[in-house]
Amino acid sequence: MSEANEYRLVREQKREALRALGADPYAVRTPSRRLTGHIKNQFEAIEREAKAAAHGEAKLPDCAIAGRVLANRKMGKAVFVDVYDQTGKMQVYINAKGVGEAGMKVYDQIDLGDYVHFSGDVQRTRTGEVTLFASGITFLTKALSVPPLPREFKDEQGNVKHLTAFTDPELRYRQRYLDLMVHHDVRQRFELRSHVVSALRAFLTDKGYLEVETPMLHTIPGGARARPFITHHNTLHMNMYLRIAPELYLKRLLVGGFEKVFEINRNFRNEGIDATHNPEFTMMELYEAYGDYHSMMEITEGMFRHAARVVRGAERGVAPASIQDSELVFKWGEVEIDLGKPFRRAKYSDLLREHAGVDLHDVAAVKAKARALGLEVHEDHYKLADQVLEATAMGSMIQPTFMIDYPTPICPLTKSKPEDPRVAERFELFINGIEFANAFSELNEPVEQLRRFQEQVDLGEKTRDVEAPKEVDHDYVNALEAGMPPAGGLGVGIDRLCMLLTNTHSIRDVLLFPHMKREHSDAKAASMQRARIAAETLLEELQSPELAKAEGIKDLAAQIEAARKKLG
RNA sequence: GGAUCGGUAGCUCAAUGGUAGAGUAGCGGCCUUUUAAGCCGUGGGUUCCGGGUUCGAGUCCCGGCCGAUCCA
Repeated sequence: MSEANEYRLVREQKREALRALGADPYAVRTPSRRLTGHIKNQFEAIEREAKAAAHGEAKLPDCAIAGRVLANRKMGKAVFVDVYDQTGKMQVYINAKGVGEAGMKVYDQIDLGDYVHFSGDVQRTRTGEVTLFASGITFLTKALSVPPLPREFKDEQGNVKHLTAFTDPELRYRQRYLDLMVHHDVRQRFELRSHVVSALRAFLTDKGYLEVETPMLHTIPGGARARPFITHHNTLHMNMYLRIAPELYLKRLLVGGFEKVFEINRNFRNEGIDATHNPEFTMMELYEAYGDYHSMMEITEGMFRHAARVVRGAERGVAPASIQDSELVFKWGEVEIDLGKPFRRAKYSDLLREHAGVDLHDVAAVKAKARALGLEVHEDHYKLADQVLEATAMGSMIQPTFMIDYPTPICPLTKSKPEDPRVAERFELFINGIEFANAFSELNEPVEQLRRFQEQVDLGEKTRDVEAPKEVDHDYVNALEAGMPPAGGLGVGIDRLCMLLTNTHSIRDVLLFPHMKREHSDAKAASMQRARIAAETLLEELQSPELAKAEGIKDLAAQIEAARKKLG
């Protein structure tokens, strides 16, 4: 991309021409300016007051704007450019009478994509567009590459049409800066995402929850079933793991005396990438002392409704509080999701009976059904039942549904129901068949928790399950020994919530920078590079003082050194 | 992991196995209220990468890279 092409050469020449004119192509300071949207609002207010909305009748003097030039219409000795800032577009009229011959020379060096500051009076043109008539021009920043433009125009009938540009999804993800620059709706979507996250924060803070930050680097990954990313701390000589969930740390805070806490941040799971999975994703987790899964259902519903109201308000340009519950219907692809009505609650075992026709605890029936569905049958009864449920019932959960009361064996961190130890007080929220939230009455019995942890580790070792925990977090058990109050806990997938609220169907559309594979023309070279880095890490580790004097280490290090050299 | 589709000029796309083109953007010229401005002229290519078949490959075959969608 960086090789000198015709476009780049032209721009480099203009950059030098600017220097020759005494203008800095990468200006350090920007003269004062205002947002175009604010200027337009003020101008329109003046018009209303003067009852003048035609060309030349109203004037807002001495304005200044700065932004990126994304259109340049030359009309002989006069010129119109469109300048974009955060609030949108403003047209600027430039001629020698306004900016002088020297100003026109600066104008001549402007390419699409450059940043420029303009000052002057704001008036309507003959065609009715609010326009800044430039009397001053200050060059701010040269763009050396061409923005992939344009994308929108009006035809003769005044219909807005789209000229497609920069449509390759791969490039849009890899070069999101261009996608955002070119596609206004994409930028809006991410503004909306930011509003959603702020709204969730405000919602929880208002309810007395304290936002906290717990470690992203864990020494024992826990709190979820997932393969972690492994990383290495050099001076501590130890492996660390990017967290797969903040759960166990947040509950330690309940032990410490915090009663309502939440955290919104990234989790990392070393798994495949698809339309609903990114290796790092944003999770909101909250814990409430003296709560249980019932209180978690209440807060989940309230939170979803609040976020929905904020989005709807933003869409309509009105205060969220003025939005009625009945207005909270969101189109999501083929379906319409009603976030205004109370969420349905359905028992796990009832759904299994209804859609698969089997009793949850009937081992033979579940196995038979699994076989009939063509699932891979294994001995883990409740896991199998879960797969049967997933294969049969998900399609029925289009509208928001709390699936409640899971079988205890698949809920290692959840309290069982007092009246039935086989059933755990857990729910997952499903919308359109996709999991949005997961919550439970938190298990706080240290002995039972230790037993379940150990069972998970043992089972994982036996079945060589890569997602199973490899190690018991004894410190967490220790924390429970100090006493954790009864509590409800909840996790909400923020990316998925944003997908629903912005009517998008790939997680990549709500992530600013979704992860993509690096492009390699040579797969072998890429593998060699990875192997070399691994060898270097291992070598460094073998040189640690703890190992340096151990028997055979020197030979081993020598062999690895030789291997590393072979790898280039 | 499997199936299908895709990768050609800055962008959007064409091109029966036969000189890689168009629109737009760029560059030059005309035009002082245009807005997809207009008119005239003109330059621009590692056809994702590597092999093969062929007199000749963007096109056919094999391998690879990257992505999209669906499935598991």
